[in-house]
Amino acid sequence: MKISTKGRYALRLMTDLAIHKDEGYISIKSIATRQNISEKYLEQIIKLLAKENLVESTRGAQGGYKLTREPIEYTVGEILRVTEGSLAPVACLETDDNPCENCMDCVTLEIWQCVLDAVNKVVDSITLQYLVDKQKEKGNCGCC
Amino acid sequence: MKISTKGRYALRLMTDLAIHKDEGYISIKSIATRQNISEKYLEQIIKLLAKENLVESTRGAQGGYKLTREPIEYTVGEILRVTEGSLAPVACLETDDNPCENCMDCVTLEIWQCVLDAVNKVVDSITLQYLVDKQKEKGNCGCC
DNA sequence: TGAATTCCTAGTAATTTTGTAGTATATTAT
DNA sequence: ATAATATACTACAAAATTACTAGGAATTCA
Repeated sequence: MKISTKGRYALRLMTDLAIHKDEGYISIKSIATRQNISEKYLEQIIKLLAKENLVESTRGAQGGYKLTREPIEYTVGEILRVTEGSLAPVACLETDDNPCENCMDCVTLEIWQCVLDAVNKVVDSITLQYLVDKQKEKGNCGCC
Repeated sequence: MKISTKGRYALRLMTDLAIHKDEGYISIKSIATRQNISEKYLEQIIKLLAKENLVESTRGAQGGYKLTREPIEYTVGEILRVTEGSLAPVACLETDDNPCENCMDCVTLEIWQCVLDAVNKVVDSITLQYLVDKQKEKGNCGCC
């Protein structure tokens, strides 16, 4: 039941962009340096966020990325779902189409649905702005 | 954020033992056949449950496993934690000792703690007896 | 034009998950 | 006693996923 580095890096990445939101476009390189994360790996993660329009970009010199909305308009859940794929504990709950026709009527699916709902409820109640505010007080260890 | 087959198999395994709880010791072989799961893999999973005294065993002919308590006395959470290790979304929340001394004061740890609490609350509220009852009505697809 | 930067595709190393295989040990029925 | 049936234990291996790495094309700005 682990969150992968993708999701965790995405949170740090988005928080970093939020903190520097008034400095125009921010390059991957500068984020990678500040957050001590591989540039190339960050590039792949931010691509996922860009595809879903959570961030926008321009190329070339002075190019980079920036948020498309205000930090308070993002939830942690949204960021995690874009990068992790889904927070569902089983594949059957992943998308619209269920791979197994029986499991609609399955005992355990019901449990996993409750788990998913509970997780979503938590992460959807926390905004990116909250992360920014807390980060300024507390910092971020980088390991979780 | 997936539950592994270990956890899912463990739930089916325990439900199977609960359903056959009045038939003495149940062999891995018969469970494996009914549940269509590898015998040798089940053996490893049930070993985890035995180590924590969720089931007991005897060897030899007519041997096998049985529950140590009544089905209503087990929670799904307990079974999952024994087999999955922990339901924590990050390693920092895993055990007693935190690998990183900074993360006690870290923004995101707070989020992961809330997620963990929410997940535990759900799975700890469901008993094995509930699974048995529902299974008799609904069945189990085996895929989730 | 040249430096900086994203965009895109592919490959690869490391880790975790999901099993298999084989043998030793214990128990029961005959 | 012996044969059959099971668990107990250890080690190995295949498959899948995660976590990067590499290189070059396209774009933008000074």
